Amino acid sequence: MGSPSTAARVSAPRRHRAVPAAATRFDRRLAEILTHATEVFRKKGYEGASMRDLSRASGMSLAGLYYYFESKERLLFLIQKHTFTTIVQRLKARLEGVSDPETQIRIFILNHLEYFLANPASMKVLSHEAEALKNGFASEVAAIKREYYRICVGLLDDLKRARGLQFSTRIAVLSLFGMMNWIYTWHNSRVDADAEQLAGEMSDIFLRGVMTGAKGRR
Amino acid sequence: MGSPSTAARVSAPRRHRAVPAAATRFDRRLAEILTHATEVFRKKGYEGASMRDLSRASGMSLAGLYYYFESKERLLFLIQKHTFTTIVQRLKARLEGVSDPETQIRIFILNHLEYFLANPASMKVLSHEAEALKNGFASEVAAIKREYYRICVGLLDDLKRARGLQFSTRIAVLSLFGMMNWIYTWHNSRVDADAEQLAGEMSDIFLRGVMTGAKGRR
DNA sequence: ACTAAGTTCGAACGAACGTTCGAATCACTT
DNA sequence: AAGTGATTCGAACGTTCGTTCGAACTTAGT
Repeated sequence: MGSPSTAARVSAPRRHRAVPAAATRFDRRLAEILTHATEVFRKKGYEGASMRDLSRASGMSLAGLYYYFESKERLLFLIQKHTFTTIVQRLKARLEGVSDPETQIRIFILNHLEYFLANPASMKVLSHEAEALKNGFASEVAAIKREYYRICVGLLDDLKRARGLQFSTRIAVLSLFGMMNWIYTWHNSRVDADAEQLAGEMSDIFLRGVMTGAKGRR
Repeated sequence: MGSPSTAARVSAPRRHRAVPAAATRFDRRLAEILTHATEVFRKKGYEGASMRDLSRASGMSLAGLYYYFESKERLLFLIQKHTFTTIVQRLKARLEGVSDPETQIRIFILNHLEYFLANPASMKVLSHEAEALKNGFASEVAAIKREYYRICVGLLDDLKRARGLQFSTRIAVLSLFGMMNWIYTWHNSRVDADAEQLAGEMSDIFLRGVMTGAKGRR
């Protein structure tokens, strides 16, 4: 975690060392806090979690937290933005060089579920607290979400074209997101399969569902 | 709305007229409050909504609300229980006399989506606030959820048997629930199709997905 | 018209909320 | 060892929270 570090309070700690070795002390500590906060938000929800809960979980005083971010809302924003940015970035890397639409969609699903099961708290907070942010914070996350959505629409439209299929891309994409995101309500790592197998099963259901029957008329 | 009316405060108003004409004044007023509260919970979330918000929305004083229910948590419980009970009850009525597994599953999906789109606030509160209740309240709603889940598992197992299919029932059912319940995050009545058409498209994706390929080995 | 139960409300309770502030402590450089 | 900026914290701020209480009002049976 830890985006390139933005000013925290009135006097921003200067970021010396522009390139090398990655994180400053400030960024590392912020990332720790974000990790603990994510776990608390997962357990109690954004509204249900108090700053005192976050203080306890991260082992830092209530006032101390405000040295790292200026409000509870901005903290949620940092979590959501980092999570969403990372998943999109990994997806792009994985899609590079792949051209078959079906394979691309399988990669999309695998990427999503792998990240989901590797970071269940972050992904629950991203999925379940989607309406908690307001105004500027909300629209910045919404922009990433729209990009992610559009990528998936693109892949499905490619598939339709390549195979001459006919179905509503919108319904298909949103159904797929539903299948994938709902996982946070039921997945149990002691019972359920790992990401690869889960992605395989969901990909099978979805792709067969969308590719069987209903060829386009022309 | 309005379950058979349980005692509200210290001295329970007596329910005269055991059978006829349905609702007492108490029950009718409670149902009105529940409707307004559902809308507020939908908009602000359970934790985010204050009793003062509910008071404003229902046009009743803050103190007045407590004549009808003893806590905010019980209010959410009443909403979730009524919603879930109703949807299960309607499903059972619709499944009666139908024996073909595929048709039954299509009915299951149609019933779910029709209720979802006809009562979007109730269904969002049911889906999104599933973890908000504690202890006794939580387990009573969980029991209904389990029954609903088991019905769907039964239908899918019937389908598997009838067609000699092979897939994980658990993953299939939970994927289906994901597709259906995720709707509250995206459905826009000015853009999207009605319940019947939506149910048709989702049923097609899901049933083809689950019925195509992968016949069992024996 | 009287009564008794059903219904509503203003005002207040203590607790918990997010946030702020100035002082104390820490980690470095010199 | 002194000095400087980065980091941490106890204590408090004003606000809002869920809930309670007793008094008032309304409704309906007689």
